[in-house]
Amino acid sequence: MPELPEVEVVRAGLEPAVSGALITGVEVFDTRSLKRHSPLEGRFESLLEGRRMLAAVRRGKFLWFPLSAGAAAAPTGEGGAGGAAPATAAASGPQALVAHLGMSGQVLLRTPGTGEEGLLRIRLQIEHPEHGEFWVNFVDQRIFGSMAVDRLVPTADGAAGGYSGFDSGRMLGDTLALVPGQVAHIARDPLDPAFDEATFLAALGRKRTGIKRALLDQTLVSGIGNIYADESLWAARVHYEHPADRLPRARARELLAEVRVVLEKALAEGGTSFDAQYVNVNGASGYFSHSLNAYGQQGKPCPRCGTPIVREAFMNRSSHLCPRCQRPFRARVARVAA
DNA sequence: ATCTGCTCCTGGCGGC
DNA sequence: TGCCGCCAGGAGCAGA
Repeated sequence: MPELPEVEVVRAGLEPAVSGALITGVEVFDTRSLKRHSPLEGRFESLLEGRRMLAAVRRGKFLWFPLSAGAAAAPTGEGGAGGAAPATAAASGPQALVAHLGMSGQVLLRTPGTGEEGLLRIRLQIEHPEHGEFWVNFVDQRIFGSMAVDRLVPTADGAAGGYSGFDSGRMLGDTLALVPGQVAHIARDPLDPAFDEATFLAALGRKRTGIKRALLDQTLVSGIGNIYADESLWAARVHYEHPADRLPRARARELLAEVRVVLEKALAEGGTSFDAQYVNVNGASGYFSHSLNAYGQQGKPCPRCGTPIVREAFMNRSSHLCPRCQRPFRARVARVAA
């Protein structure tokens, strides 16, 4: 549920404290939070200690922090049956600390010594040259989120790997047009200046699936989750099961425009929080939940037409829609067929 | 190849 | 009141 706006709130909050900060200590309290970390890369803690984070970058719902070159830690080659443990894996090229919040992850910036109420999985102790010492606490109730150290690879289009704020772009230097290997398959998000609208619309037009499924497909467009998919579809008056390949190009373009409006509005309001689960780096909640028109509004009147919003089962989760504004697609007999 | 649906995980809360 | 079971769902991957 942390979707693009919530993750961006976290990124922006971390940026000033972590950019240029030295990692002085790493504690992993639950190794399940390292499920995206490949042991071939080296030991997570060893890879981080003694290195600096150069910036805070985001693409869609993924966050990463490019690392200074520093001492490449020796890979913990144990368990290497056959002994082909590649010493090159850990030492090759630039790396980044990657974070994904999953469903319930939080990254909290704390004064050293502060206790943590939630389920603390990983703690980084950092020291910023100007701002001093902090604890970066990765809290995650459901452990769908994770942290990892991963190699950075060049972006396919040569553009910046993700959004890193105005100023930290400088600090990124030659790591600017790189993206973590495990994020490379994730599409750019609709707020990314390098987002290719024509390519997206063309790909959408080829998808033989429902439009909401397509919006949630992070390889097509990233950053959208269940909340903002429902909100965007409501705003564009599109039914969630409308076949993606049958949505006229102009309607698809309108939908994309609504996606951007919804994401930007949520971002401006600090993200959506229903409870203490979704918070910024200081633990405070956002206000967008007061602006929801469809998600979670079942039974309440549609703000546009007054018809009660309904909630329907969808992919082991739920969809919220106005049954009057968002009519199901019905294939019609082609009238102007060639 | 493309699409669908299962799985990971735990706390909160609705309902009986 | 107390407890059971449902619910939240991002993303990767297995299987169709």
